[in-house]
Amino acid sequence: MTPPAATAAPAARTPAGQAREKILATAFRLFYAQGLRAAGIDTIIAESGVAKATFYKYFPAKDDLILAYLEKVDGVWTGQLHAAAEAAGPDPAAQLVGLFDALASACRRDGYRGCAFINAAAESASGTRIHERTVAHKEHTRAWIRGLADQAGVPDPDQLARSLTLLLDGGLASGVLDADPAAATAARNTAAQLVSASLGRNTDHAAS
Amino acid sequence: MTPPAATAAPAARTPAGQAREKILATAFRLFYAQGLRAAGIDTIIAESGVAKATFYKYFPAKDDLILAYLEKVDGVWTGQLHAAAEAAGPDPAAQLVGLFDALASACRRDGYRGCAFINAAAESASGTRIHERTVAHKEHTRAWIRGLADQAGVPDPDQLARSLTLLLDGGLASGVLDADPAAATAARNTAAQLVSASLGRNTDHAAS
DNA sequence: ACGCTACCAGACAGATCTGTCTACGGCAAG
DNA sequence: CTTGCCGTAGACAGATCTGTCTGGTAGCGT
Repeated sequence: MTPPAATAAPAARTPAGQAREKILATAFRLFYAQGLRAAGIDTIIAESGVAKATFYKYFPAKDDLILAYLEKVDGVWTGQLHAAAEAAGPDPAAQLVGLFDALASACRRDGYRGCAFINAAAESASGTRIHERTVAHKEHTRAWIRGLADQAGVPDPDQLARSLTLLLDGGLASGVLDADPAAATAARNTAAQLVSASLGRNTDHAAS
Repeated sequence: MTPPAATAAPAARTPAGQAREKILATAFRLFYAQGLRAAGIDTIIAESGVAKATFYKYFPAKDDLILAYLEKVDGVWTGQLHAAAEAAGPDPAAQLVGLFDALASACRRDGYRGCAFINAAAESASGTRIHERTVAHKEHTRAWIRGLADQAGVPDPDQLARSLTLLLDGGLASGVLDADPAAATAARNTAAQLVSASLGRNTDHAAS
C-alpha cells in the first residue's frame, strides 16, 4: 500500500560522458593493486560511484574493461619510458641507458607492484585477448629499443635490444616482489655496461 | 524408508597415505597451467580422484595447498638450476653461465608458462604468505648465484649476482608471454659476456 | 571378529561474482 | 511542454567457489 519509498537522495550525477573515464580510473587503480581476478566488478562500480547499468553500457563485459585498462597502461608506461630516454639527451646510446630511469622512478612510486602487463599475463591463459595484448606491448617496446640501438650504430641491434629487454623485464618482474631500488640501479648499470661494450669501447668499470 | 541407495560402485581407492601426493601433483599441474585463482578446489579434487574430506584433511585451506605447491616448485626449479650449473663443469665462472641452460630447457618444455613464483606473486597481495614465500625463493637463488660469483673470484660478486638475476628473471618473465627460445639464448649469451667482463677478460664477442 | 584409520561419495551452506532487468529522476533539444 | 537520452538505485538470476557435514566402505593390526 505504501508508495515505493519516496526516493530519498537525489543521487549525485556524473556529468554526461564522463562516466567512462571515472570507471577506467578506478579500474586502473584496483586492477593494478589487486590483480585482474581479485578486483571485482561490483567493487569497481561502487568505488567509481556510477550505476551498474552505466558500467555495462560502456563495458559490456569485464574483459572489455581489462582491455581498456591495458590500453591505458600501455600509454602511460610507454610515455614514461620515452620521456626517460629523451631526458638523457639526443644521443641514442645515452637514451638506451637513460630509459632505465623510468624503472627507477616506478620503483619509488607508492604501491608499485611490477609490470601490469606481466601481472595480467600471469592471470590469463595464452590465446586470450588479454594475453595477445600483452605480447603486442612487449614487442612494441623491444622494437623501439632496437630502433634506438640501430641509431646508435651498434653492430648487432637485435642482440642488444634482446639483452636490454631482458634486463628491463627482469627489473619489472622483480618489482612485483619488492620495490627494491637496488634492482633498478643494477639494471641501469648493467645496461650501461652492455651498451658500452656493444659500441666497441671498454666496459664501463674500466672506463670510469 | 528405503535404504539410502545400496552404494553402487566400490570406488577405486587410493592407497593409504598417497592421497596427499596425488593432490599435490594435480595442484602442481593446474596451478601452473591456469593460475592460482583460476584453478578451483573442486577441479583439483575431481582430477585428483580423491574425496573432498580427504583433501581438506591434508590441506585445511586453499592457501595451504598453494604453499605446498610453491614448496614443490622451489625444489624442482632449484634442482634444475643446480643441475644445469654442475653440467657446465667444476669452474664456477662456467657454472654461472651454464645455469642459464635450465632456462632454455624450461622454454622448450610443453606448457611452459614462465616462472611459477612470479606468476603466483602477481596474483597475491604483498604481505601474504604466498608473497613472502616467493620473495624467499628469489633471495635464495640470488644468494646461490652470489656464492658462485664469489668462488669465481670476481671483484664485485654482489653486482654480478644482481645482473645475472635480472637476466634470469627477465627470461622467466618473458616466458609467460611466449616460450621463445631466443630469449633464453640471449640471456645465456649476455650472461657469458657479463661474466667474462667481470673477470677482467675481454667481452666474449672479442674472445670467440 | 572387532575396531581403528584412511578413504570415497556427494549433499549442503554461505559467500561472491558476473551480468540482466525494472523503475525512476533530471536535463536538453525540438 | 513533451520526448528521448543519460544517469542512479538496487533487486534478481545463475554460476562458481570455498569449506562443512553425513554416511558408508576398504584394509589392517590385534
